[in-house]
Amino acid sequence: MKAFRRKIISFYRRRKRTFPWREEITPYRIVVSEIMLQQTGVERVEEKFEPFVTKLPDFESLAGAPLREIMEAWQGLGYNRRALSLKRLAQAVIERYSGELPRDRESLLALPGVGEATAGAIMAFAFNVPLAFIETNIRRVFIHHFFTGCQKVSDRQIMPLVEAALDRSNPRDWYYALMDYGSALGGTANNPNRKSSRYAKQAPFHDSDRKVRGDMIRLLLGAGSMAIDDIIDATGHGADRLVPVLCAMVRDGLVTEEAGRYRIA
DNA sequence: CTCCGGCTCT
DNA sequence: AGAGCCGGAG
Repeated sequence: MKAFRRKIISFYRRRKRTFPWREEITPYRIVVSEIMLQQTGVERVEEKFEPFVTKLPDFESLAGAPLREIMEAWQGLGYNRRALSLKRLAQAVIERYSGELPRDRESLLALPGVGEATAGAIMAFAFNVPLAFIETNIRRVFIHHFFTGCQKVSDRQIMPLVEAALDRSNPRDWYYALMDYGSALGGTANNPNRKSSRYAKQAPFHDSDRKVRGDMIRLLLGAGSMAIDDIIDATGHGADRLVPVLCAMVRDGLVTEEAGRYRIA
């Protein structure tokens, strides 16, 4: 474990990455960056982050902003439900905690869009409090170093090692270092995460519901509100294809319907 | 065409 | 436990 830690630290000294959310650290900036980073690569988050927090600089402005405004700032990041989660998270922080992000794992987990990985990252990066957690970069590092030649490695197997390696006096820098190292491993031809039990081949994107939903968000952001037949004309999708997807988006709270017209909620 | 990513709901 | 959710890069 000592050699492992030395390896990570030495890599970090040479190759540490700088990001806007590492340069100026506030709980709000950490929350926004972590939600963005959940399913989006850092390159794209880097472009969107500053414009987003400039337009919506704190929990209060985010909680009060119309969803359409938040979605406009979110465009290009994908998985638009996260933008809605982020607004609901901000509302919860205002209502439950009078605008101050709570500093404990349980309260963070109770916020919309926050699971184990995000709660652990927020505790480390916003508050420098040590919790063991696993996300994709961390998973890569541990599989690469400890599970060479293994297949179907589960997070349950990895977690005790994360726990043992954790620098409890400075978890923020330790996790920066782990993630920078893991990210570098990801760039190599053989991604260690293919040896994770979570690895799965994904369905094609073309003609998926995911694509239709993305098209719909873009269309409605541009148009304001639209009747169903105009949506059918504009997208070229038939009603059979469109209506179930649109219903799901209404159910998710992304879209609302009023007098036969649909718009961003 | 294949690839990446954590949370939510079932 | 497993499926669904996005957009951009290779």
